[in-house]
Amino acid sequence: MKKEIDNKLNLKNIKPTAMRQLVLQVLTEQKTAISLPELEQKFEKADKATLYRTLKTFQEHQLIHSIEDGSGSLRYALCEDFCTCEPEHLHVHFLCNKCGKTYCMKDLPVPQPDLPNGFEFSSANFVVKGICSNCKK
Amino acid sequence: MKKEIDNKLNLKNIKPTAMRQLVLQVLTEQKTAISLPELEQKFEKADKATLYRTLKTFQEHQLIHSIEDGSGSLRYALCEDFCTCEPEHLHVHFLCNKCGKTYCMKDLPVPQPDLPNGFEFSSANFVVKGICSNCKK
DNA sequence: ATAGTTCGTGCAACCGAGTTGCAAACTTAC
DNA sequence: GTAAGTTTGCAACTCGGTTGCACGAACTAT
Repeated sequence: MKKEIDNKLNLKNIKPTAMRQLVLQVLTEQKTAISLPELEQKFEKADKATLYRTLKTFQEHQLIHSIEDGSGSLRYALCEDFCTCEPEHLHVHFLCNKCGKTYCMKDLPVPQPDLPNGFEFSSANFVVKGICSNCKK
Repeated sequence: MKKEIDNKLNLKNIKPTAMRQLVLQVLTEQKTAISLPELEQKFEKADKATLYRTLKTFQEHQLIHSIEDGSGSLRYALCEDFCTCEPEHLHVHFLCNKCGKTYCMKDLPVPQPDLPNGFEFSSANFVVKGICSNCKK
């Protein structure tokens, strides 16, 4: 729904351009996190730099979050509607060794480990690797 | 001590060449994990490819482990003497946002989260980011 | 010791992800 | 409509990682 897309953009104070609508559309349809190169392939005819800057804008406005899953490229996924990307909202990600997809485990919060004295927590990246339920079958 | 270096290599079934001794020496002196580009700089005159392959060899023989800390390059650190890099031996890593160093939190095991049905755990990468005790002072 | 094989090293080249500069196209405010 | 600001597209570049190839050292069997 085009309305919803624009809504989301407005909600996060992002000017809705054609490009941004398209990218957000794709992101919304994705069940797993997507990388810049993967996003590039979704459009037969879009510029890498533009997509790159679009993702950057989205991230700055906390519409999406990025995941370092060690696959060689950053992956991006939609944030929950009212996510502010605070440490408390961090969740675990899962990278399937077989299909290579990265899942957001939205129900699995990242535990905050007891750091040694003097170490200050500000954020975390927790990626679990293994076989996803889809590949397991 | 040259003896100890050779010992470690032998223990892991790695033929001790001059190059490997030097690299292991550097790795042993490091208190924090080191990346390939950083390692390159430690030697005024060594080939990237050779260092790359040396690290690869070390990793295959479980002398070192690699950490995806999201700094843009993989970092490497020595394993504990009898580490076999099993999930149970995984520990948390800490990336300082200020000095950029990556610490092995050897005493902080990576928790194994309750994955949804059908997802199979095989390994994990848990990087905490913040300010290290050294930069905090 | 010699010839043949394997293994390690160094150089060059390449790949792919990410990033930047710049100019053209488009928006917005006046 | 014009000026100022924003977004886009293209090209170029950086940098980490990786590979092919050839030379040389080390190891093996005769």
